[in-house]
Amino acid sequence: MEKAYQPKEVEDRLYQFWEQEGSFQGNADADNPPYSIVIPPPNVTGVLTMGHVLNNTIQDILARRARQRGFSTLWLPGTDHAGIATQTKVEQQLRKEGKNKYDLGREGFLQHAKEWRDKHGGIILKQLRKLGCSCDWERTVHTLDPDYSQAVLEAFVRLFNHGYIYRGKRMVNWCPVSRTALSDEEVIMKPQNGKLYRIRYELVDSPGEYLHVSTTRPETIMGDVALAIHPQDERWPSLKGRKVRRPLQPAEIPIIADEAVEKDFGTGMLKITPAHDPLDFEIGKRHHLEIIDVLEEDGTLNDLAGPEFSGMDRFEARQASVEKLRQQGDLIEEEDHANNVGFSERADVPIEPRLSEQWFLRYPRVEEAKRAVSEGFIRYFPERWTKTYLHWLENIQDWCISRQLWWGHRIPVWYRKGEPRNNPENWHVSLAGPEDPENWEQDEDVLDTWASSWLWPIATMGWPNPNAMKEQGLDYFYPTSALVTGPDIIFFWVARMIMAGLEFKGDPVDPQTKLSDEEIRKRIPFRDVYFTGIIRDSKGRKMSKSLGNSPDPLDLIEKYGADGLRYGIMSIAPKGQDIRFSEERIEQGRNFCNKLWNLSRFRHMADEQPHQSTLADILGRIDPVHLNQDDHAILLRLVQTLDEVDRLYSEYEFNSVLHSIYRFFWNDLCDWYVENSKPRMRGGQGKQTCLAVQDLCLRQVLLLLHPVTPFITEELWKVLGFSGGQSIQWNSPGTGMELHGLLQNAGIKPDPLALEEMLAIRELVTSMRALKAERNLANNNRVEFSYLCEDAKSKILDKHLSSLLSSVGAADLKRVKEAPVGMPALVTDFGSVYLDLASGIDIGAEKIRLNQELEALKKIILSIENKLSNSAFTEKAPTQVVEGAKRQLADNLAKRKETEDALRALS
RNA sequence: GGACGGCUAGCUCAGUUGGUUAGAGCGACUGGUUUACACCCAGUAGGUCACAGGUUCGAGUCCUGUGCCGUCCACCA
Repeated sequence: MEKAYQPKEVEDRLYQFWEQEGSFQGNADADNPPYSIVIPPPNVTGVLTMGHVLNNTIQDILARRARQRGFSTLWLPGTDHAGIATQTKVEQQLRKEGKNKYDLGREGFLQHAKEWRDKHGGIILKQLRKLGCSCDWERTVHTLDPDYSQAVLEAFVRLFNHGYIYRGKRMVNWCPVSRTALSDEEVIMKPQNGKLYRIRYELVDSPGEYLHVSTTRPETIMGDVALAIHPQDERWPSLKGRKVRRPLQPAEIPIIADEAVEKDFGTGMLKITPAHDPLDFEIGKRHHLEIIDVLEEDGTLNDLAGPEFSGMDRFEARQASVEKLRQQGDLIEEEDHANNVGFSERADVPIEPRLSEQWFLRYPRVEEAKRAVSEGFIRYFPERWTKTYLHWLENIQDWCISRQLWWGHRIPVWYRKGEPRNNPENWHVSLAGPEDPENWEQDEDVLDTWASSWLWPIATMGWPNPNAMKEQGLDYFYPTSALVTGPDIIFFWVARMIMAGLEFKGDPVDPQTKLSDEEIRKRIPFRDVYFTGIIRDSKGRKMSKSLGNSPDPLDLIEKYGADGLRYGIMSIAPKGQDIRFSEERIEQGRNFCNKLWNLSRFRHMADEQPHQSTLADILGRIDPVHLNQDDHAILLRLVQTLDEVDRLYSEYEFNSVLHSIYRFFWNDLCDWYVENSKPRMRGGQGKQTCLAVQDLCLRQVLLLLHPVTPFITEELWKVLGFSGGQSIQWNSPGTGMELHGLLQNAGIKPDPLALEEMLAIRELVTSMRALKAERNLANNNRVEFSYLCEDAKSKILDKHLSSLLSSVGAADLKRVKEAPVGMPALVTDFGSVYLDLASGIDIGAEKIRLNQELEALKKIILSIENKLSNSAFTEKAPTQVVEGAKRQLADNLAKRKETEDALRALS
């Protein structure tokens, strides 16, 4: 074996081995219980980020652990076509070539985009293999695959037939750069420092008299159709029904009263521009006002804005209109104003509220979706996200699902040629299209990407084709066991998947019929949802390409190994908390792997001939007669650790899982058990038993770690002969209870007292080491010690004497009857230990140190005495707490006496 | 404006229903090649648990309020 672990020699080889063995295949026909996860499909043209590393490592841990425990496991991978994002990229690239999408035409553009996708796409799936992800690659799905596309359209048609989908001219969020409508969820509110302009409007029937109105958007004044005041605003008793003159594109517009106007904001008077503001649109509808749309789809002003502004960009027009108003004397005031402006998530420009014909979805199964989570059929980890989820559902708005793009699933609606499109009688909605296509034209728009990915858990497994569903095991694997994703897409994706599952899985149910709880259980797409944190850099900033603070995971794999990266990232991922990334943690992951490698190497070297060591072999090699207290203690800790890890996994406490394994492996096994084993390993009766106990611990550690660090554990599994010809993947660490049972059957009965003894002995060893270290005595300087203690404790100490001497690096530890004179001392729970020094101790310094200890003890004693003399405490506190305090007082009193003795002995 | 999360050692974080003297890793410092590992070992220092009240025999933990950081939601022009 190499002196240090070399991940590169291992990782590709083992990954290939697993794939060749077909380890990752999810088989629906197995006799085992199912465990399934669908991957949150990454953007097909994306590359691996640290966020993906975190997310997919967690999924891999869950999948591998399930495989170990005998579940028939499917981790289903795939990619998303990412409508706007991909189309934007392709268009950008076309622009570099001096072309645009209209040059190519719809078909040509799609062809081009597909080629581009196939060339640049799918990189991320290769990167996931590098990370060790155990996806069933043969089942990789892309949202634009023919079968998947059929599912998306089928869902549309079904929803349409059930009356959930309608077409309407409504206010939508319009992105002038992508030139498409967006859903509310794709709009990000950003605080902006803008201006609030106060404009005057002249009263028509009273020239020279003006009303003042505040606005942040003077460029839309030409679209004003009214001014509005609050009906109860006593400041303007007689305004209603009168008219004012619009200062740009002059026209007479009425003054109306509407409840929606805030009396206390600005001047209390609102200009109404129904075409360019959602609130104004609503008010306009209530008052049957005209709609004057002065903006084009690219954000420039049109002829309705007047010749001076026509063709001007909206921001340019803002300046120009302010200038014009100023010249006319209509601009009264201009002040700085902070407000929130909606930005397009993708194009990062302010969106325009815009009136347009779009397809909308009234969400199906909203009530059931609430119940699914509030009743715990679906469990959220951390649980607090349920509140966010429910709040969104309470206030749910219809979903604008049409996008003015080409890259995506084209809406399966045809219109009769030459007839008005807004009349449903001229619509044809189906998968196959009309029988006389020459008389129809298909809707030009595509569906929102999320209107395809919300079907992910069912459409990746053959839905709605009954044969495909059977073949791909939908009924077997569904509901999937766990979903791992970021809370940022709880509305985009998680909530919608739940509603899609409830609506589409199983037999169709008409909209009026509510689903029973039993039916909800069957239809939900997943049982547990684990929300990861967001990975931030060491300064707490979000990782982003523009900041350049996002490390390339592949570089990290190159440097520290995939296992090191996985261990590192998982060890710093507290449940649901954001994660501060630091490369040092990844380095620690690598160091951990190396430690594991070296303990294995040590074990390997102890036996010249590596043998096959199945669990039964190992247990058979343990002779109960030769078990000492160390053995008992480590076996107990092993049993404890197995249980602890199980419990922590059930709560998705991954970093605690690692911490628990770390403590057992590093602190208990390496630092204590193996160190204490060294004398026994030199030979003698206990050797074989000792090695077998090591084997058992090491074997279980490998099994526990395998989900987290799959490569190194598989390699060591073979090197150490644990495999019995079988991959580690198919072996479970089992529970603590199971192991305990196996030990009992083998005649091994771990002594519960051994652990307590061990801990006390450890404390003693630490004190003795400290006595040496403080005097700069090298570890291997075999000095002598004396100790003072009670008989009972002396007995325990005798049992451990030899390993204790070797751990400390001591030549002897003699029991004495009274405090030896002139020696440095430390007082422990076990009694007082004295370091035997021939000469040269600094009596003054020793006195100072002991006096400090004494002071600390006195303080503690005082506080316990106060507590115990307080009758309220002794009466009200539980007896065990009071007893504990009494014992504590006795211990500390004893320590005080010994410290005083030690002090006296110094003088 | 509303909701949620965080504030514990220099840094990153544990601390499970209130109950011994608040822990770990990293970093710092001191010493160390004893038959695995310097990607290691041994040891030392380092904390008014954000702040102010309250409940309690007892509060890092529960309640109220405040501050700072972060996230999400929301039609004040």
